[in-house]
Amino acid sequence: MMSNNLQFDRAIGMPARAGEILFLRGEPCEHLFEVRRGVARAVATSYEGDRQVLAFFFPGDVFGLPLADEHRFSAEAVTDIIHTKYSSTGWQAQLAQTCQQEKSILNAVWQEEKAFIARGLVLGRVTALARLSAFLIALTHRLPSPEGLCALELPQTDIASYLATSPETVCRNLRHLRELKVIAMPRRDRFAVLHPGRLEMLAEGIHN
Amino acid sequence: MMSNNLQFDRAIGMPARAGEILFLRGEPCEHLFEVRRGVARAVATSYEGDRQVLAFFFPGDVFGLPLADEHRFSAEAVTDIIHTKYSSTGWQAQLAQTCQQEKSILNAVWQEEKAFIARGLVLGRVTALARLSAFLIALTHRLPSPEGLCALELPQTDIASYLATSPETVCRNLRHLRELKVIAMPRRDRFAVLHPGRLEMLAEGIHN
DNA sequence: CGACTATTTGAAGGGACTCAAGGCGTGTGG
DNA sequence: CCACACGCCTTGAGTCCCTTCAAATAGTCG
Repeated sequence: MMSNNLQFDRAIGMPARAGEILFLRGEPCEHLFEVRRGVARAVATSYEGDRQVLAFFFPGDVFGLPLADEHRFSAEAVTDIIHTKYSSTGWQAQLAQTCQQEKSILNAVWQEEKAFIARGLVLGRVTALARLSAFLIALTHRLPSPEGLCALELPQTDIASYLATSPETVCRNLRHLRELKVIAMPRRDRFAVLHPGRLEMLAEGIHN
Repeated sequence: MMSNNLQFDRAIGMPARAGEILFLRGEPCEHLFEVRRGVARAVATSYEGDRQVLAFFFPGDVFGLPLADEHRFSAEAVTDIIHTKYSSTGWQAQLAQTCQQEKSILNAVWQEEKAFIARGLVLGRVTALARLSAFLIALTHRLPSPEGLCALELPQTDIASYLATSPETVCRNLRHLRELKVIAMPRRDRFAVLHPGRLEMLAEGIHN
């Protein structure tokens, strides 16, 4: 389920360090990327230098699809990552051959689009607590949670940038969720959802 | 430039009344839609009934692409519209034949994805005034503006739902922009940008 | 160990949501 | 033609959340 069956299984995993730039907005679409390990982010930067994190990409996610000639957002490694680069021309050739029988290619396109739709849905919530709750729920649906513990290997500054809020508010609301016993964070980079139903209600803006 | 060259030029324009549902989330992707006249919207509804407008589609826009088996959002007419329906199977067949030579199909995919990215970028702004300003700028870039007058045929409730704010705030900020002489609204459903540079600064959160 | 970054906490101020009510426009029926 | 109803836009007042600024602490890397 994590795999997208792009039939590039022999491709080599390449490492990148945390913070490393994978591609910049405006560069030609020559490769598409699949995350093997770690987390990557799509970033948009305004002329004034304000940064927004548009999406996070986790293991199995494919991004940088050559839908246009140029990449429309920049991509960077959040953590140290292992990723795979595929030639866009090869991708297009395969697209032509298999898109009728196989749904996997269209699925890759859909997965990328879904990531951006998801951010809009999260940002549409009224309060920062609702946005954070919705984000944590999305994480639990996307990431494996061995023993109920989900990885949160994202700097709070990135989470804040993704949720269109300030790092202070992210920190305060995480503490608030811990105090409500809705989540637990045994370590800084791990969290467990203790009360899923309550978390969903908070995501809907219902304070109970 | 408005046209996407999908080679369905003989397709018939069909009318729909304002508010009419074009398709619902979860329905199978059997058709894709092109707006000929008027405005359509992509809508997501939560279980509690909260509605979010995810995107607006203007003449020339194609949406409802069969990236997955089911539509992932609902679509409705905002105004009375003229639209065209294309068979998804035909779309996929054409995709297989032409995606290597022609970029138009991938472009249609990109245009839809761009609409969702755009909403995220707008919602990432800090204040409601910045979000509204960014939205108006996007409208001027997307819509024709004969004599500098751009159509604003959207109910303020829809604009509010798109910008994740309240109708009252939309109204107040429109008035604020008029008082600043940054925009003019000779009619309720028309606006002209009097001071583009100032509007862009407001969109960036710079109050001058 | 020291420099740097990320996280945490506090205080103050402002913006936006909510509730409420009034005005405007349109369409319908008497 | 007018009265009325309905929906949408507009405006006001109060409350609360969040941003911002500031500072202290914790964590990380050399």
